[in-house]
Amino acid sequence: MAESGSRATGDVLTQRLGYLLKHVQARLAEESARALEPFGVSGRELAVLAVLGEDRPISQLEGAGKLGVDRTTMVALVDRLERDGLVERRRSELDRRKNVVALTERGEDLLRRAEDARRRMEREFLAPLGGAEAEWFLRALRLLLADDSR
Amino acid sequence: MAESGSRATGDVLTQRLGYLLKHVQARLAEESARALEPFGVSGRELAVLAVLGEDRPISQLEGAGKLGVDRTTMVALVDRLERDGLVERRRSELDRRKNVVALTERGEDLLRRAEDARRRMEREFLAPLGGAEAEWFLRALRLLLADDSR
DNA sequence: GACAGATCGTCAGATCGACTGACGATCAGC
DNA sequence: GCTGATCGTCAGTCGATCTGACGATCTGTC
Repeated sequence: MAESGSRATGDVLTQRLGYLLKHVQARLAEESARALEPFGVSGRELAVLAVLGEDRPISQLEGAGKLGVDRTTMVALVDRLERDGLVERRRSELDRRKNVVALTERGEDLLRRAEDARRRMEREFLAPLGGAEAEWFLRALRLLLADDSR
Repeated sequence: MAESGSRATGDVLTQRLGYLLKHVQARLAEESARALEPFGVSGRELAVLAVLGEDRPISQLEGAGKLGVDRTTMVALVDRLERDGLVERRRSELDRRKNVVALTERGEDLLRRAEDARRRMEREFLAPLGGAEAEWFLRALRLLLADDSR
């Protein structure tokens, strides 16, 4: 791979926010895949588990809203997790249009263990920045996401 | 879109580097699309133009290497730009396996104007961070991309 | 109560980006 | 002049996303 060359001459690119974000994200995705591989879930799926594992049980649509994915995407995501016995769908008693999705015991367990691995991976990923700066970096990202003028 | 709800309860998510990067990138992509829409090129395509517009003419594969895209992806990218008369392929005289891709005058012109728009858009996008911090943010991204331990 | 309009989950289909594997043309080393 | 590698191309695949439609269900209004 001509990666070294890429960095040597790529000034035009490493000035670009789009390029940087995309490739940093791609690299993180690789690390994430490696770190989560023993658990048999992707980063996306782990995020779904994390959202569903919060305090109260929520519907598919609510989960989709939090995750920022389409409701049709959520169907496939929950399908996959249910097939692996990590979550359970049941019809809501209050509103029978809704599927309430809850973690199974296996799901809870996997969530805990995989989250540890993810946290370790992220810490290592941000290590080049140094501790305080890593925290700052996360805050900056949160800021960019929150304060969109729309 | 239930974005506000997403932020209110999404603590589990806004702690996640993967979630943050993905969604910040998505938001930037939207802004980028809007900013470049008058020019008829996508952010990807503008990046290709920028790489090809550097000092010396380069081959498709070399360009692909810099951009970090597959060589088969590069074919389609250059196809599109050539169809619009922004670049020209010609066989290299030194190595006739290679396509040397160069900007046309139209391509040069569009590159200049669209790059201005992109720079403005990025500055505005990073505005919530404040000037010095925005610069710091870019440096952090570059660092994460450069210092991968591999 | 019954009906109209909205909401939720589901599915089929389209799109888009990226990759794999193959191919012909060309180059480089022996 | 051969053999093996490289470059560009194309076809096919895969994953993630969205659109549009549908049935089931809820809510508000008369």
